[in-house]
Parts: sequence; structure tokens; C-alpha cells
Amino acid sequence: MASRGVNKVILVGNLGQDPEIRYMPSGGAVANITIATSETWRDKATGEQREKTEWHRVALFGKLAEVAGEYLRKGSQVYVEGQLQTRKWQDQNGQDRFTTEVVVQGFNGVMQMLGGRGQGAPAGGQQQQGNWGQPQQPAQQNNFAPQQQQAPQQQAPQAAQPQYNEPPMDFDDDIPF
Amino acid sequence: MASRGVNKVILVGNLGQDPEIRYMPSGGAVANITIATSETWRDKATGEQREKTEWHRVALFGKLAEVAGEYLRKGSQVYVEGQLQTRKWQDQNGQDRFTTEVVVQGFNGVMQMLGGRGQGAPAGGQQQQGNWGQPQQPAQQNNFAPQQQQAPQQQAPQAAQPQYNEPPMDFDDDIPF
Amino acid sequence: MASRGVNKVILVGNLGQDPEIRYMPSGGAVANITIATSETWRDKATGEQREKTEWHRVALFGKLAEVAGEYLRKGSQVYVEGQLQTRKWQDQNGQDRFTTEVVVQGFNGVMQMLGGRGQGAPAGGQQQQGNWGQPQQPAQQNNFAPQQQQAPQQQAPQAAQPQYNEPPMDFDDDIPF
Amino acid sequence: MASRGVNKVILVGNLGQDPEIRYMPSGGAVANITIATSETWRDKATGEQREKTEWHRVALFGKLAEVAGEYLRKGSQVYVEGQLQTRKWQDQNGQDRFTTEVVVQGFNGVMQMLGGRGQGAPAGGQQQQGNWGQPQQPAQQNNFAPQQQQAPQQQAPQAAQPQYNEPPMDFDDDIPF
DNA sequence: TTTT
DNA sequence: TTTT
Repeated sequence: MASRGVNKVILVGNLGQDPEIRYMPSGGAVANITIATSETWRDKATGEQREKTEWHRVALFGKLAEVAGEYLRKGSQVYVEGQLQTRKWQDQNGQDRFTTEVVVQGFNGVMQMLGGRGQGAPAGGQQQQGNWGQPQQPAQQNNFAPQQQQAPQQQAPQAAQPQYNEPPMDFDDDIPF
Repeated sequence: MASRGVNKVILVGNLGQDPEIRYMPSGGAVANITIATSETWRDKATGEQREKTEWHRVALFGKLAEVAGEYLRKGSQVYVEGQLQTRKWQDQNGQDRFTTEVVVQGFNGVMQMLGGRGQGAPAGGQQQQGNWGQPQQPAQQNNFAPQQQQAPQQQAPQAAQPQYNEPPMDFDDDIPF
Repeated sequence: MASRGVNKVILVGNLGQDPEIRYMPSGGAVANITIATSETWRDKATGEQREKTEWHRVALFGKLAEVAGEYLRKGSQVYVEGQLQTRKWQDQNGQDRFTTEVVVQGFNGVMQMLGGRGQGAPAGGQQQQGNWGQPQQPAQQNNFAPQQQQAPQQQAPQAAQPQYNEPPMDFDDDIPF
Repeated sequence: MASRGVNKVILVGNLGQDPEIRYMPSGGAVANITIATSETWRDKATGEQREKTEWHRVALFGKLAEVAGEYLRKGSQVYVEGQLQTRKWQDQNGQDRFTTEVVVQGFNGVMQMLGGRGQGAPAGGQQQQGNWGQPQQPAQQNNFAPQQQQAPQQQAPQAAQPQYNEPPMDFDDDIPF
């Protein structure tokens, strides 16, 4: 995998609902989540406090999807880092439609649960420590060069290929996707 | 303006076409550009080199829009930093449609032309060196300043409110957003 | 203000100690905090779980400093976005020393407390839920607005000039700055 | 590898000098570069244009170091994404000193040369500024390609592959808008 | 020390 | 010095 340019999205927000987990034919997990970010400001004219919430559709793959499915819940606060991806699908009338998502995958992808113990309680169990990334050598200045190149690999094809061609999740009407 | 969460997009890529500049009733400029980022990889099955290009719809506002209109051209390489925004509109059948864009505005927004003198020639003239960050005409600059810098409190609402409620640029049907 | 290039740091981590608040001659607040980020990995040779913590020196200015002083505490989880800045100072022997910090200021700067009610209790009171991003007293909020939002042109110079010329916080000897 | 928190630095700037390449006992390459970012503003008091340049010390490892050594030169414009790291060393008096660097490595690390041929590096012609637009030894370049592409598990190297040596996207008919 |  |  080589990339030309930079395509990066960073979100910190709360889940609008529980993650939806699916499995691809390959067996790989996919987690769809929606993350809310919002801004508040005081309306100049009326002096009232106003708020606007932006909903982000996020798709996590592989190990990150599993972790999301296990530990994230509606309301969970999360940090995600991924890339923008627009995919095409057909609506019931056969018309082309497009959906833009934030795709989070091993390499380029990061998912960090925030808030500590207080939220995002694991589904009936304690959180497994730090295994979802892919074990590898730390950023130790002295020994990584060799190890950097050892494990990362299975991710790239995933990153470049179309992930899946299905219609978007169906949400409530007022959610913008 | 206060924000809850983080909503950030960083792109480095090349413009697919010249910017389209419009002006809002308020006089503020809006520039629509499309940025390509791409990834290449070798297909595991066929061994062929493959490439996938992602096109990003980006909307710049105010001063950044003016600079974009003046200096960016099809093929220009650019760094933009903005936020994801999905807006709703009605297609010709009255059906709700959604378009996701990267919105780049004064505060949270950054736009940096890359590559130096070689590209992004100013419209109808040679590009002035090192001046593209600030319009050459102070008058121009001052026209925008009130909205962007001297009255930034106006920025927050702009940032939070729907930027403009117009149908998306009319493009070909096969456009991925 | 115009910038050439991009200088951006994004950190999510926990405070090693309570913020240290100071005030500049101008009256502006400065908050110094240290943020820990860490990585864990399994040692290939020994098979043991290992961890490496990186400590970041962060300086917040103006309103963000005030908020930090009011709501952040040792252990608080926080998202900060700022820029790298290296400043020069003289040690007791008159030798030049350099300290690199993450500077977080109004414009380019972002500070978001994470984790909700569970942590970072406000000094001497219970933290209101979902309100920690904005002081409860509108008066407070308005007090800061003039400096940060209504007169942002004053921010740019601040951002570009050396923020303060003092020796770094004195920490324990083993702290990496 | 698992990380707690986020430690991310994004820089776009120009090299102050040619990269310095070293090799570790393991054989892995390390490239040290310095990147300048700057801000300009108008001094409120004097009305003069002022500029402040920030210099960043960046260390690239492994494949990215090799690419940097081969293609980057003094003046080259580059995008790097890495993490902050402070390391301890002893000066000639045996005193502890600390140096903070941006460490760029395979996974978390990104290095993208900017400007393409448009910016100055003509193909096999006179080099305008630096030579990084075109590989000096094509053989060398080809050495990397096979590894990157035939063994995708060696992703880190792939990430470091020369991006810019491919034909320009042709922005013609196949553009989705 | 870069760049404009 | 944090956190898990």
C-alpha cells in the first residue's frame, strides 16, 4: 500500500447508539457506529444559547470492530482516527446514492475508548488489555527498525479495496444518513 | 463558541478542477473544490498494481475561499484542515438527500497551498511570491477582515449554523456525493 | 496572522499532576500541565508485557488556561491540540538550554476535557454534568470572550511571539524536561 | 502494540538542510531532518511585518529514513506525521540533557514529499531545488518496490515507498465530477 | 538552517 | 507524576 496525499479524520465524541456488528464473508468483523460532535454558541440576534450536533457515520474493521462491539455502548465517548471514504449504492428505485463514512482500520485507524472506567462498560467482563492493536515493538528508538517491518501487513489490501457494498445502516429519519 | 468533542479532517491532495466561487447574500465568498487522495497497492491475486482514488468535496468560506479562488487551480496540491459536515437537501423528486463535505473556515479551518511557485498560478497573472496568504489588495483584505478576524464572534455561529442552505453544486449524476 | 507550513500536535492523555496556573503581566493566564501517553507491547524476547510512558509538557494560554485551572486535576483525561514550540533559556551556569513544549492557544489551540463527570472534579464543588466545557456562570464566560473571541487579532501576535521567557518548571530530576 | 492515549504530531514545512543518515547496529536506517514552520503577522505597535520560524527536529526510521535520505534535500517541502518523544542524554559535563523530537515510524509514521514535479524537480533535467522529485538511482528505487508490493505484510516499507514517482493522475474524463 |  |  502506498498513498498519495493524506486522508485523515479525527473525531472525539459520543456514540448515538450501540455498535452494530456484522461479519464479512472472510470472517472479518465490521462495526458501524455513529458519533456525535457538537458545537454551542450564543446567538447574536436573540442572545440565546444554541447547539448544533453533527453525526458521523464510522465503520471499524477487524480487531478494532471487535473491540468496539465488546466495549462501546450508546453514550460511550471515543476517539477515532480514520479516513474519509465515499461509497456508492443503489436505493430502492435503482438510483445511485452516495454515502460518506469514516473508515477506521488497523494501520491508519485508531480507536481509543475515553473516560476510563466510568463509561463504556465491557459487556459482562473486564476489559482485555491492549491486544487489539497488533503486538509489535514499541517506539523504542533503538530497536525498532527491524521490527517495524515485520507485522503490519494484512491490513493494507483491506485499506485499499472497497470494504463492502451494502446500503447504509437505516437510522431514524432525522439522522442525516 | 464552545465545542463538545472533536471534529477534524486533514487532507493533502490535488484539485480535480478549478475552484468554483460563489458569494452568499452576506457577501461572503464560498469556494467549492474537490481534492483527490489516492492509495496504490499490488493486488494479491493478480499481482497487478492497483489504485483507488478518493474524491473529497471541500467547501471553503470567507477569506480562505477568496485565496482559493485566486490561487488554486486544477491540479494544485493543497493542505486543508476542516470539519465534517453533512447537510440535507431535496432532489428533483423531493426526496431527502445528504451530502457530506469538509468545511474549512477561518478558525478551525486551514488552507495551505503546497509545492511553491510551480503550481497554482494566480488567475491571469504570475503568482506573487510569498504573498498568497494575504491578498495583495489591502482593501480586499479589509473587506473580509470584519467578518473573519475583527468580528470573530460572528465566526462561531457561522461555524455552527448551516453554512448555506442551497442544493449542492449540480454535478453529473455519477458524482460520489 | 499567516502561517507557512503546518505545526500541529494532538494529545490525548492524563495529567501527571494538578495544573500550575500563573498570570502574565498582561493579566493573561498560563496553565502548565503534563500529559502522559503510553504504549504497551509484549517483548518479543522475554514475552513480558512492557510499557513506555511519554510525558508531554503543555502550556495553555488565556481562556483555556483558566478552564484548565478550574476543571483539570491530576489524573484528568484530556484532549489537547496545539503547536510545538521550543524556547531557549539559561541554566544556572549560564549555559543555553532548550525546552520543547506544546503550546495551546485560542485559535490553533483546543482543549477538551474527557471522561465526563467521573474525573477532573472542579475545585471545591461537584462538577455539573455535561457542562464542564463552559463555565456555569455566563458572566465568567463573557469575561473571557473579549480577549479570545472579540479581539482575536490580538491572538495572532501572541501565537507568534515567544510566550514567556522563563526557565521551565522545575520538576524532579528524572523528568525529561 | 497498544497505546493509551494519543501522541500525534503533524508537520508541513521545509528542510533546513540535507538529511543526515545513519545506520543502527541492526542495520536499520535513521534519518535526522529539521523542518521549519513559520508564522507571519503584522506587529500591532510598529505596523511592521514580522515572522517567527520554528525549527523541528524529526527522526525517521527504517524505510522512511531510506526514502528521506534518497529523495529529500535541503529546502524540500514535506508532510510528516509522527509522535513526540523526549530522550535523555549526557552533555560533556555529565549533566542530563533532554531533547524532544518528532519520531516518524512505519506504523504511526507518515512521510509524504510535497510539491511533485510541478514544484521544481524536473525529470532528469536540471534540478530546480533539490533532487527529491526524481530518484537519483532508479535501481535503488526499484529495489524497494518489489518488497513493498510482493510481500504486503511488509507494510511499513510500503508506507515509505516513493509516492511521487508515478505518473500524474490524469484529471480528465474519469473524474467523478 | 528552510521557505515565500 | 497519570492511566489501565
